[in-house]
Amino acid sequence: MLSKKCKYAIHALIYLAERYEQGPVQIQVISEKQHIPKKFLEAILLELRHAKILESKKGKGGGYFLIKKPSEVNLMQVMRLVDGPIALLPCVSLNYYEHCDECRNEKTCGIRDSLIAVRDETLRILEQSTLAKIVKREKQLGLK
Amino acid sequence: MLSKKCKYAIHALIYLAERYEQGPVQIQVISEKQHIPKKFLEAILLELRHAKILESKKGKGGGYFLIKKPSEVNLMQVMRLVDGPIALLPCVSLNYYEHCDECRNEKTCGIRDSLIAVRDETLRILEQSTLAKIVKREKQLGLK
DNA sequence: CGTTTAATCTATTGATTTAGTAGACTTTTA
DNA sequence: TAAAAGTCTACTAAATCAATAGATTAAACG
Repeated sequence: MLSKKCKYAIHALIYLAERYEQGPVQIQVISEKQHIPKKFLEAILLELRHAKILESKKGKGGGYFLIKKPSEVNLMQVMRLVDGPIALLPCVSLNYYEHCDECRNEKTCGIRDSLIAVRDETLRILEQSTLAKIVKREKQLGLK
Repeated sequence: MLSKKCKYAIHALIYLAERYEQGPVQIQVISEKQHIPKKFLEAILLELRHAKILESKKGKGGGYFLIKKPSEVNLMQVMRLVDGPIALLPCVSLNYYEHCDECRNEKTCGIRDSLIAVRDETLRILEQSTLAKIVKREKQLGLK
């Protein structure tokens, strides 16, 4: 399951994607609108800034804003950044690979194949899920 | 990521699937062969017994054994049993559904669609991954 | 230049979950 | 009736998660 932190990150990013190229939005505002504890959100936005997804401006009129296009930010990136590996086992992770104590020899471990398949399908879907698509979808759903 | 408990459960089940219909296997033996802490394994096997996947026999010559066919036990069942929900959000979980604070209205939440797709693909693959297939695969891999 | 605004950094805390352990108890078999 | 093996209750240490507090820095504005 996604951590709360990751859910907060995604919702904050969607909020900022809806306001793409409309100037900075204060942490305070995102916090209130999306019901995210302000101090917690600060840390999350900072992380997204370090990952070059967001940029910030200090002082009056300051706040956070997207520096990547909404079509260039997807859930795969965000989840990896905030929660770490997407794979179900460290030994099938692409970005966070670790040798796995349990399966003695990786070559003959019968469960890896399945979990590699799960990983690939998951990544495929999450990579396609860009902020642009999500915002578009929300607008469509909201109109009904 | 899967918990250690879940990995232990899967490896213990594979071990028992390889010895299907060959009589009970002692906890001690599984523990040693699969490098799983004995006391921890006890609790895991008990859970699998309560779920009617395993049965046990006490006293001399006792131990644990599969009561379902290896072709009828799959990773979806085991992961759900041991680790709970497979979905990435409670509000897209089939077996552990919970209302989600973050997405104010589920109807218009733009990330649910993607996560439902991830869930469905994941379940499809895990459901196909039966103990029988895993054991077969390990034998094939081991021969090379 | 100084005040206000808003992000940044450092540190700490409480709750929950994970992983594992200890030891007494029960059942079965020989 | 003794040994073997699973069962049950309770506890604990460590890690992770979620959140908070407070001091600091940078920008804007008059």
